[in-house]
Amino acid sequence: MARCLANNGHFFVSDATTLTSYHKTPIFVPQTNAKTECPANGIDNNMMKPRVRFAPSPTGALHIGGLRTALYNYLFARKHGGTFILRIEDTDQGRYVPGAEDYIIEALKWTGLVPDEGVGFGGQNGPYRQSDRKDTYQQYAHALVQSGHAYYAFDTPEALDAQRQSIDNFTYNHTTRDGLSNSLTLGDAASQQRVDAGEPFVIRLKVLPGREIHIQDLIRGSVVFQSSELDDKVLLKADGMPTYHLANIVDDHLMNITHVIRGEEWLPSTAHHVLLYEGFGWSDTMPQFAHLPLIMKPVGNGKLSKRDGAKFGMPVFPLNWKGETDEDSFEGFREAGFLPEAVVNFLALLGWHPGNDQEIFSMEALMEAFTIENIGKSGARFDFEKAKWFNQKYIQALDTEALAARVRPLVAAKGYRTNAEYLEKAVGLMQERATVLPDFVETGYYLFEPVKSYEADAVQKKWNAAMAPFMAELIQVLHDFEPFLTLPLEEMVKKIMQEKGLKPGDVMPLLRIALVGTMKGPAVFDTAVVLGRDETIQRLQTFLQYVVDLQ
RNA sequence: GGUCCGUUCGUCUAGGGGUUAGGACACGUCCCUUUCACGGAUGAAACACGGGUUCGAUUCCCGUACGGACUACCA
Repeated sequence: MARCLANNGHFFVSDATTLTSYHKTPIFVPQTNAKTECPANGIDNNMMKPRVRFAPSPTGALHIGGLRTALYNYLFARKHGGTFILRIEDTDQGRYVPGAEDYIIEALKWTGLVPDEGVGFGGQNGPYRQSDRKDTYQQYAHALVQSGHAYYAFDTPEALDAQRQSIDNFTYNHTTRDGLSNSLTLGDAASQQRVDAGEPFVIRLKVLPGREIHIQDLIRGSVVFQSSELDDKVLLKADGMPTYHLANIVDDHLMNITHVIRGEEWLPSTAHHVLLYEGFGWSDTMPQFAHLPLIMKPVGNGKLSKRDGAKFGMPVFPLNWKGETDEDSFEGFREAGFLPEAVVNFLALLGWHPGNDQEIFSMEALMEAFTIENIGKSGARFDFEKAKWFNQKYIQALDTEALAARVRPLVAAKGYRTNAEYLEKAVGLMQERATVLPDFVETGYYLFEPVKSYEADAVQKKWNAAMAPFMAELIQVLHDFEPFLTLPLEEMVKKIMQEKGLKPGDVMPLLRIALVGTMKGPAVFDTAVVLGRDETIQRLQTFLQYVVDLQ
């Protein structure tokens, strides 16, 4: 079938010709008849560089599932030295949300998925914003009417709603279009008259019944649809804008897209898309399809939605999004303290596997390892615990200096004043204990400001009046103890301990509480060293005062 | 309802006609550590069901069940 030939034929068509010739004479591109085997993996050696696109709709924040789609497109392009394009699908004027486009671009940049072409990135195949291509779609839509693959329809949305109300399972298709108000029933002349008179109309795809439409999906294999089951999809809306179906085919063709990698939700309408390629005479250059499994809710029922973030207490967006209302505002992975490398790694493995046991992948490693064959078929639950694990891994693996640089903004936001040297030491102390960036200034706040409170249980359990002399002596010794380093400090404390007949279990917990207020945290003497002599003494004195007051 | 897609430990998944069904997250236990974490070891934990095909099916085929997506002048 022609589909299998898609990428082969595609590259031999001069699309520069396509673009220019279309303006002179309508549409139909000369076909090539290059025929080769259908490559199983969607790519073969003779093939020119793939061109893929990420085509989000600017209706709000970019969902994490969309980001994964972008990732897979990006990886596929990079792996094969191809081109990754960002196209903004803003054909629904009613759903346009200001700021969404910027958000999408920022999210892509944050995760390192920088497009080669697209809105905000330049390129020779623009414009890349569909609202800027309105005229193009109109011409193609009308041409499709001319060639008999589409028709004008005058039924209003209200009229169709009424049909749906009164007739069970009503659809606009080959069984119902004869009873509706369109150019097939009214005749060309009458229809043209209504169009010319400025009457609102849409253009619908004319789906002929009685044939099978075969799709060779790169992930799912062969999928077959019966054309009689398909409805006459609207291609051009009454406002003159195209629907997704028309716009994506026209643009993918004009932009020389070779592989359409998109969410599974598009699989059912792919049959229509194939029909459109046929209608335009572009079958030989039709891109190959790969329909990605969906990302599901943590509980399993249904695909992950934007509300699930609040519901399950986790981010489902890359960046914070400030909507009109709190309900419409969402936390991002970035703001939750995730490293973009970790988010990318996590997302890559949500629906794709490398074929071995490797879990940690840099972007470069992903580019190398990624293949469409290794994308799974079934939906994957969104596992926030796993996301945190990846983040922890990346925090641990990061060079402490580099990590400190990422923590610095959080420290500054808290109003803490530190120097680079101290920050790095403090970060180093907490590095193995952090899963997200805010842990450094929240769990580890005591490295930047005095202890706020002492764990009452621990104090009560470990403190007794006999400890006071020990603490007093320790404070005294500390004043001129040299060198103020982990091991010497430890030796010194042990010595005093022994002199007083105390055991580590009596002493260490108290020192810990005195220094950080809690029983958890980095090693006591390491903490003392980072805090420094003065602060250590200060905290011991404060604590001693606190327990004395308690008595 | 219709169309299409899917189904291996709780989760992400590897595997694939004959395996002790492997790894990772999470969980349990132990070690390291007088804390927490990291790290190490270890344990529990899965082929949805029913028919075929076959000497043999978790693997191939067909059903069923269950799950999901789509079914707009939204993408």
